[in-house]
Amino acid sequence: MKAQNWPEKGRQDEIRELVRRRFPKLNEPALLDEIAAQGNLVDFKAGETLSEYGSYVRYIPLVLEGTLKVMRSSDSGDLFLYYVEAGEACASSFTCCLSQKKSYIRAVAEDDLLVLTLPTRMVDEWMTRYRSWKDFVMQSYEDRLMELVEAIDNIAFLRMDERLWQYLLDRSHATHEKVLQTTHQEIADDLHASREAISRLLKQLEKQSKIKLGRNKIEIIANR
Amino acid sequence: MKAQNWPEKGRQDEIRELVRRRFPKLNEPALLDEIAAQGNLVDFKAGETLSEYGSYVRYIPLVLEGTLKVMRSSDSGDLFLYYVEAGEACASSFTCCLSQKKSYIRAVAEDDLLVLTLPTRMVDEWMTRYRSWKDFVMQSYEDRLMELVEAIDNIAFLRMDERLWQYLLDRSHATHEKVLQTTHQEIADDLHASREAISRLLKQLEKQSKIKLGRNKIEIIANR
DNA sequence: TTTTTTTTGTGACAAAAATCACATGACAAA
DNA sequence: TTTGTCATGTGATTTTTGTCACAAAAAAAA
Repeated sequence: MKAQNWPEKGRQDEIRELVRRRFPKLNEPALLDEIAAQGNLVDFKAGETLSEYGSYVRYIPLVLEGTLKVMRSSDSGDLFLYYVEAGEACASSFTCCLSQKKSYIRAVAEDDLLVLTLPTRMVDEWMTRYRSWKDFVMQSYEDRLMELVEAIDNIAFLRMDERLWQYLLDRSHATHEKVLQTTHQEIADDLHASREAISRLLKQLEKQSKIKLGRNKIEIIANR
Repeated sequence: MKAQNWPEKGRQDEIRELVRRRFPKLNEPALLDEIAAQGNLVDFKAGETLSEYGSYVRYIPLVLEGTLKVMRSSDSGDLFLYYVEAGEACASSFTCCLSQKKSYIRAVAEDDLLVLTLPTRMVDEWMTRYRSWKDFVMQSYEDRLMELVEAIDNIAFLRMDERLWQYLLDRSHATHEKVLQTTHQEIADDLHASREAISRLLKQLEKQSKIKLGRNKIEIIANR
């Protein structure tokens, strides 16, 4: 994590330009002014943690570049939930910020990441003052509810081989990479399964010519 | 489902009184006026469906009396998600209403139910005009996100016997009944499990003196 | 009362996945 | 090159749950 250090004027212009490109719906000039004035650009390297389970959330992150991986983190273990891609925001951060609660999720940079962090109280204040912001927040909630329901579908209705294949496709899509750099153990953790089971199922997928396995990498060949 | 038929003045006073009692946080007089003017009181008998999977949602239901049972409904089957109790609203109805999408959940009256239905467009309009309404909507989203995450926890991290026990406790709590009137098949459907498995696990719970079984009924004895 | 339907109980067996116990392979550091 | 570490493969076994095939019990209907 590294806050970028611009001369003030250039920083604001940079933010404005990035938001215009990634969040075109936030198009009220006064809102853009406030965002540019209050926001901070922060870099995260792949693998860094933005929000740890049980910690407080002090800012709202809008994803400008890269992909954020959101996991449920509990005492019983971890579980991958969904990705937040460039142009989106994480609704559970709204929740945590607004109600000052501890985070019940873990957010990790899947790629190298550029996020715009906004102070907590602004989220709430802008809701009443800027229609496009209010719509954006509501849309974020809608998106997240939808993704959680999809996560539930996968866990409840699919067998592990299907979940695994879904996961690989998702991950490949989110990172825009045909070759995933990962280990079987990491996947097993994300799916809350045993490493051996995942290894065996990956072998199956390879036999079906859907993927090609290597050490620390999985190449996605088929696309469904 | 039956819309109540009052003389106009009495109807509005009734709504105002019910909202005051069940939703004390919605305390702006002008908002209460609008709610009383625009809202409709509707009764549902236990078991009736408020929102079917795939249908459009035309109003927002605030639960005044009784409990609403919310299920994920998909082609692969059903799955119980959570209860919406008196004094709460269903956030996915906000989502569906605002974005005019088909419902991805099924909502059924668990008890006899009294709900206040509000026209779709008001939800959005009041967000900017009434602070207490905006806070209420945000709180609803927060609650629902939380409940979905809990549902995910249960499905992903618990074995069926633990899920079953959780389910029985939840249901008993939601209905304020120590004796559940239900069949093993119904429970199996809610948990997306096989009837035989549920029957056997219920027998186990009975052996552990946590419940007492009867035909079409389950008495909850222990409380954790 | 019979008859029928609904609900529950149960045994045998199959499938999915976890667990345990290692073997083997690939790579990196000494 | 050797040694050590991390990643992967694999077999044997167990646990959990699903599936199938009925039997028995309870309630409802005729």
